[in-house]
Amino acid sequence: MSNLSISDMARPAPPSPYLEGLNPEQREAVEAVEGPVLVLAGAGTGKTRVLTTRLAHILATGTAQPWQILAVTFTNKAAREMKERVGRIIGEAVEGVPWLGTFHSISAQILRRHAELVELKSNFTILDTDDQLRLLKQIIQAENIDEKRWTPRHLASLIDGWKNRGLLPDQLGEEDKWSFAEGRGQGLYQMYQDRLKTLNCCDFGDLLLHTLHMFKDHPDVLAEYHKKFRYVLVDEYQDTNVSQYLWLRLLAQGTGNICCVGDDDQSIYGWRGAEVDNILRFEKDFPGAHVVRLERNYRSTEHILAAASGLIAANRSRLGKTLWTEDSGGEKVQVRGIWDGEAEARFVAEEIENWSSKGRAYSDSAVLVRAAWQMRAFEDRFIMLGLPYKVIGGPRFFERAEIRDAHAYLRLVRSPEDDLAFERIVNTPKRGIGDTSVQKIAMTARAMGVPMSEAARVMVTTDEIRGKARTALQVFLRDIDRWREQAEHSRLDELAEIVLDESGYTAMWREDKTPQAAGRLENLKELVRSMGEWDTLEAYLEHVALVTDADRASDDDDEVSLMTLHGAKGLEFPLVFLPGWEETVFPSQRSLDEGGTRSLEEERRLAYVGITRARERAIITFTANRMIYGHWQAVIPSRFIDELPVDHVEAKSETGYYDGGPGRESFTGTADPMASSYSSPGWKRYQTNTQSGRKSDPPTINAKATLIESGGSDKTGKWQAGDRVFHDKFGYGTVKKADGAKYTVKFDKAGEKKVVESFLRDLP
DNA sequence: TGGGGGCACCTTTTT
DNA sequence: GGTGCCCCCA
Repeated sequence: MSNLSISDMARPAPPSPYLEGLNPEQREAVEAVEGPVLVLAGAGTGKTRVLTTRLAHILATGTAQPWQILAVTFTNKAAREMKERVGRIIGEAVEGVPWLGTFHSISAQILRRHAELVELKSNFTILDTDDQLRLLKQIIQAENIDEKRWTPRHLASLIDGWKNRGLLPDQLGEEDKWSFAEGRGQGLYQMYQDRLKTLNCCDFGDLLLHTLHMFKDHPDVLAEYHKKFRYVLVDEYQDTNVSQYLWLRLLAQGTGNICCVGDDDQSIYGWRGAEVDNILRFEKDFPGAHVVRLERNYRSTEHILAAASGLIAANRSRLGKTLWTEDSGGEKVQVRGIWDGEAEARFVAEEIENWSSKGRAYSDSAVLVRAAWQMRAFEDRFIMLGLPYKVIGGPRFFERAEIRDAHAYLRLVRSPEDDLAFERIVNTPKRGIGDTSVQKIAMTARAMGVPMSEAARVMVTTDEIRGKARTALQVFLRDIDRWREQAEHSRLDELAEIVLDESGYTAMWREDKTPQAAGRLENLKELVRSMGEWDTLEAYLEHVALVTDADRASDDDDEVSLMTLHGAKGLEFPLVFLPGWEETVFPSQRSLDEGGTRSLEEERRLAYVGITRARERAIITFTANRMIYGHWQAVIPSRFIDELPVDHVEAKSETGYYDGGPGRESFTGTADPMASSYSSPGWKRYQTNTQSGRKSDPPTINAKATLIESGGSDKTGKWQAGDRVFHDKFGYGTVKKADGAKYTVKFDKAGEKKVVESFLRDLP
């Protein structure tokens, strides 16, 4: 890569048409190119636009060349979006920005060039969480530690935490050293790191940690990058952890031209090591920093913005911004108290149907929940109604067992020393090579200091493994060799297909008669298809290691989006539902138990992120009864509801919390949830009923049925057998028997033969 | 070696 | 409630 001469740098800036339409603050954020800059960009203030325009501006004015800019994002999606938008602004002239990517992908790029400096080979493998856990489990077992008391998962999260803070095993503080298995945490961490080196592997945390320490230990290499990166841009700065912060600081030391964009009010990844402090301290860390506040919101109505602002004002550790909009008026934020989770799902679905019947698109609406388990009730309801929806950020494609198995086969074909891959698939499908045999292979491999596949090769010639296992192992090794040869002259997707077929892996799922098997086969097909886009196995595996499939979601379909609040960051919808605003659910009790006030503030930021996703309409709901882990619990409204500014909220409750008893009286204004709940007769009644483990019936019967299609002859009068009806609670059904005002109806709901004996008709 | 039953667990998760 | 994991038994 060539360097830029001084004369290039001094070239005067040509006029920039792309600056048109920016407001004064946005423009300032774009044009303040030199020195440290912090852009505090509130929700909906055009953050992405500023970021991309800034990058384009630097390029278009000739201030720097594409390869001299380091632009870091957190997600691949954000990186891709930025690339596209920059390309659109400055046209085809620029062949992309090579150092635009996520912290992890850029670190991986850098690390592969200097792998030997951290005792790795440049073709190191990036481990996923699954591999990581299995490795830790092995280490814990080998150390004879009670793995029930000290779980691999626990150790993994500790190690993750240390890596997030940029700490190597020998840098742990006293407290950390003692935090696992009576002071063995440090030793285990060291063993894990050693093992990774032997296996030529990195976990996610290592990508940053190794790069960071490589820079620290090799100033000459760092200097090289100082020369290379003239401008540093960082997105979502509020979500950086210590290790990323140090990484950035080191790189920015060169020119001092670092621009961080973020919003302290939207920092929601504290539990992953993100430090809001990084953004709160920016001006101290980068003396002379220029701070630009983007406060004009282009997304939401006045009421929505005011409700969100009022809520977030309850947080103490924040820099403080005053968002405003010219979009005055609009609807107030709605708050609804509902009997239980089922009714809540019914309510939301009904609102969406109303919305749709006014000619609005399903894809304009989203349901944002605190935790993934809350999605089920909505999915059930949507499926029953045939309402189109998609779950965003659900079970991940690349984390599915069948995809990992397939990857393990390919990894082993690529590198015989990949023990983790070997262990994973040596007996998948079942070949009769059981745990005992695998243990033997592992022990021999350790003793000989060679990879397991090597050890296995030796062992099939000796008597250590006998009978069926031995033959199976021989066949397996021969297969691997054959595929490795095959890999030389096959396209990637062909190779994958051959390996999956010949290994019997596809057959294994074809013979599996469980309902999930079909989906797994489908996924494998999809995998083979997607591999057609890649030239080398290396490139493909790197891609899947660093990319999650959040980017795979298509947004063309007209579907309601269902996702967690975390998943909703950066998105916006005209209509947003925020269900489950109850103490213990949101704010999450667990989060509060662990992190106290800090966590409460983060939960509040999550609420803030939720409300600010809405453009036109935000609807918050809470229930009186919530099924949690199979138990009914009486719950009280979230404290966040009471923190919403009264003037911007319109509230109604049918649960009796606020109005003192069952009924439908509405309430307005705020109330102390504890006082009003506990003193309310309604509350007491529900609580008693709930304690027995079963909730009582709703205070009002909210279910009714309507005729939707006449199967009988009489279309206007009474229902006939064969008529199709829609019932508020049970969905679609068919009338089986009609006898005066009594009807027997069978409902369609899959797997259920629910019969409601009689109910009143409600015909239009 | 592998399948079935009992049992503990249960947030969020851009990489 | 439901899933994944472990242990025990055939």
